[in-house]
Amino acid sequence: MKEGPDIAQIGALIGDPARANMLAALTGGRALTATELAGVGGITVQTASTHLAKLEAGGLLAQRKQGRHRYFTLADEAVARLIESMMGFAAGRGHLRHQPGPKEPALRKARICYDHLAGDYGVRMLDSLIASGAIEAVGEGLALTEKGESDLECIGIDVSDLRSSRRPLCRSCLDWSERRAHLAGSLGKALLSSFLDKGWARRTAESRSIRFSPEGDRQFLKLFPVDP
Amino acid sequence: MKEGPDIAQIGALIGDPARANMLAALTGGRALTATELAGVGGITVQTASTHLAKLEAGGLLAQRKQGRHRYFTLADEAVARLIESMMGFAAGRGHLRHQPGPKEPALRKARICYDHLAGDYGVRMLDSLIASGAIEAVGEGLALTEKGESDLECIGIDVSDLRSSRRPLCRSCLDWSERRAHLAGSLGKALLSSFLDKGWARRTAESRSIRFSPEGDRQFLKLFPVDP
DNA sequence: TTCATAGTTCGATCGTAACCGAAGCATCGC
DNA sequence: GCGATGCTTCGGTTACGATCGAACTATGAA
Repeated sequence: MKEGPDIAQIGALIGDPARANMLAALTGGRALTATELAGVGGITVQTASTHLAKLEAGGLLAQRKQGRHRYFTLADEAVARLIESMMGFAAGRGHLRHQPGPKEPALRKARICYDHLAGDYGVRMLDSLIASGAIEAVGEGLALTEKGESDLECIGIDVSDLRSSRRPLCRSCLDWSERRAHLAGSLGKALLSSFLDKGWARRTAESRSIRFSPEGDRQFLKLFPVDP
Repeated sequence: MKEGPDIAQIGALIGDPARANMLAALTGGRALTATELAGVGGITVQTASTHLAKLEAGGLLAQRKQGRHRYFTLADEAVARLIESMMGFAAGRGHLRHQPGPKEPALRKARICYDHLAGDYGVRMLDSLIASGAIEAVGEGLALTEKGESDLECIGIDVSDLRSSRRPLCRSCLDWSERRAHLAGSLGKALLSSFLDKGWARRTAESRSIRFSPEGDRQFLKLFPVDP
């Protein structure tokens, strides 16, 4: 008894529905204000404030003051991975929300996961990259091949630039909706950024979902085909 | 709001100290009775019973009746991974227990993580396997090389037998005490089993720690050297 | 300065869940 | 059959924490 680190603390932090909703919303990657987070939690600002203070004290959240606003983000990528992995686990056990709601299908199709693409499109992209030989799946990990490096340079991704960062280039991240892996890491981030830059897709206002334009949709599906 | 799977439920399940202690104890891999779990949780059997019922309803635990005993185990390896990953996260944030206690050093040296070796010795073993070229680290994943396969056959591990199982051969598992990876998967399990079979080490009664005999210690350190 | 907006702190209320004693089943050994 | 052990269910108590109204601080706009 009393062995090891205290998982009860962080479990309790995530265990409150209001806090869980806020954390899930912040998995969208963008910084949100206390008032916005109160909205997603379905509570008043006062209550949200105490929740946010607790989450920050627990090391899950970081805070940035800007004028009279306070922007909250997840403390780092480790928190995002923890949340997504818990989502994957929960989805596997059938711990789903009671009302699927109208936004569900859009979320399942394409959504943002911290800073990269997830959902059906995210899984398709990784599948296609593996099928074309751009990425190799070794064990549980992912590795970019030489072919992949040149392929990506063609569509405007500066791989050598990405390599210079300390962050791993390829990471696989388990998708809660698809129950399959999609591409995370700095490469995953760069790819999503390029889609947004090219105007193929854009982030929606209050949700984690990503909306592809008709043209962007065509380009994406052409660039990442699924073999028959 | 109301997006995705419900992480609050499992967060709340893990969020209670008594339940967290029971789950951590069960990460030791062996099945425990309700009374034993009440002990590790520091609560009476009645209370433990309700906790265990909740954990089982939540899909975290499985139960097996045997005579008048009820043996509880983690539902599957996914639960074990979730718990260990939360431990790693918690350790990284400094969410440590208040009293380190006398058993801490033993736990840090060598302990069981579901069914494989973790702690200092677990990390050393993987490091050594990689240094000798038996295992390759590719991206985040691990892959057994041909050399590794023959090396392992020499010490009595039937790799082809392990391959026939559906479970992945090599997995990397993040260690909460060392903050580095150790070897999981069916190969990790087989290696630990062989140590126990050879009498190099044995599991302790009430703890997750593993005790090496003086002779076993020498053999282990010889078999898995760290290069200078 | 004054007003408005964003956020925190205080105080009090309220619900829920953890907890244990006691009673109730089930299984084993005899 | 009997008592002993392992565990669950019931009932009632208690304590903690989530919640919000109201008051307070800070920044920005006019």
